[in-house]
Amino acid sequence: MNYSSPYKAPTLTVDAVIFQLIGEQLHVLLTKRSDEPFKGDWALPGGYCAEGSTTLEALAMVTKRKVGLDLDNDLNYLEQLYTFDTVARDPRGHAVSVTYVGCGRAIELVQATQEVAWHPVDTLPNLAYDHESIIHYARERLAAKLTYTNAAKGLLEKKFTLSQLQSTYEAVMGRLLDKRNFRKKFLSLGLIHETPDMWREGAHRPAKLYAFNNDNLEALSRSFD
Amino acid sequence: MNYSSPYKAPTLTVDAVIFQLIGEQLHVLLTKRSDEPFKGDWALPGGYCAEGSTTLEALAMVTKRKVGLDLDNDLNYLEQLYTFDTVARDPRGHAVSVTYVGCGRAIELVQATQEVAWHPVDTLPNLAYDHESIIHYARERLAAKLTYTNAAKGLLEKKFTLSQLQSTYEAVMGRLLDKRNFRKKFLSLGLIHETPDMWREGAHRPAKLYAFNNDNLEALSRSFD
DNA sequence: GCAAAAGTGTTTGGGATACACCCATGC
DNA sequence: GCATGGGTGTATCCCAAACACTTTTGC
Repeated sequence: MNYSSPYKAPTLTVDAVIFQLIGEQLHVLLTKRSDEPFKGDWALPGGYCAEGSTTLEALAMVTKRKVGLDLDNDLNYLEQLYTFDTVARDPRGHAVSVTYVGCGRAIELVQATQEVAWHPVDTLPNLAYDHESIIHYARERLAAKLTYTNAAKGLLEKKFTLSQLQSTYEAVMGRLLDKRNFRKKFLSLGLIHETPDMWREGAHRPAKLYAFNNDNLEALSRSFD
Repeated sequence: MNYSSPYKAPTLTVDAVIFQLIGEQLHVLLTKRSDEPFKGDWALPGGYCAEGSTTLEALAMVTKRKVGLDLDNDLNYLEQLYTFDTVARDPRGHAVSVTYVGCGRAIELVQATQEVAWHPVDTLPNLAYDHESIIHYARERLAAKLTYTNAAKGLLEKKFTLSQLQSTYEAVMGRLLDKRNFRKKFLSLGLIHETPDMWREGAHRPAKLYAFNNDNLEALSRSFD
């Protein structure tokens, strides 16, 4: 160790990529920066992590205060994504950001102190810092998770139709899936079960409602459609 | 942001889980701690990351000095693993560690300033901090990588026999594989090609030597034996 | 009756699995 | 000639992929 010069740590920050579905499109939660740098640009919700707080604790505090998001109650899934640490990513000085990816459904943001909005991930505005690449990375991670876990429950209501489930997969993966194969495959996995309830809406046949068997994140072996 | 109280960042550290094969066993590089805390225990090579260095740059400096490992030249593969940040993991105070996992072959450590040794991952000594769980996590990551990338080249010589390749997979995954299926599968993937050379050793038939087609990390779609 | 989404089966090809014997060499 | 590890083929099963029509409802 280098005992000779006084040690100074980089600034430690946390940022969250929070996804939810609006309609059939995947959206990500952004806030508008009210200060320099990148004043007026959209950015991921995030902030500082001070000594004594874990990154997750810091993130919970910061999202609560700034964007009115309650990590524990509003999200169905949250995990650490990656740590971004290039020296130049923040023009004010070296800041290392530990990022998280999570998702929820019908999230209501209360008492945000910053301007916030949900943006479709396929048409993002100009973003501050390296946040655009962080979002792309997060979306890839989520898409990968869908293929080998029951993470889709994080984006859906408790009960859902198979069509809604399929369109969730399509929204995250960004491509269309075959209806018959999807249903056959998913039912054979044994992750979900029928409920007695039906979904009635519009001038067409009602749909059976299903629910996930397990509330926790469950890992399978591999592969999807 | 909280402008009112002076911000103090946690200490930022970096740690590396470096694997290589010795014989047919997977080994991990450890150093013996010469100071408190955990004096006398084995630990992952690591150290501080100061403002102005990326975690990777800091790791390169620290491994070079302490254990004589040259990240750029001694390793065939290195990637960020996870960031560990529980407040209690270091008894001296809050230290957040960005960890990396990598591997190489026949690594020669030169001019280490600390006591270093390669330990079989299946029989680890008592480890400092949370390093035992970090190693387990790293091994799982590496095993996963083997199933969908050509990461095995990181652990092998440039030229290798199919038996050596198979025993590499077995060492990392911790289970035995079927010889005929393994060879059939691997050759059909098109990741490797025959060389004109043969491996001669001992009182038995010589083996063809193969090499990977691509020097870079290459991702496949899925699944393995 | 018509528009709109729900629901349903079969065929085909390829990869995963399981399994046992001959080959080339050094001594 | 024997011990040692290298090298090879086939049968089976399951899963992925491709593909189109009938059912139920509201209006």
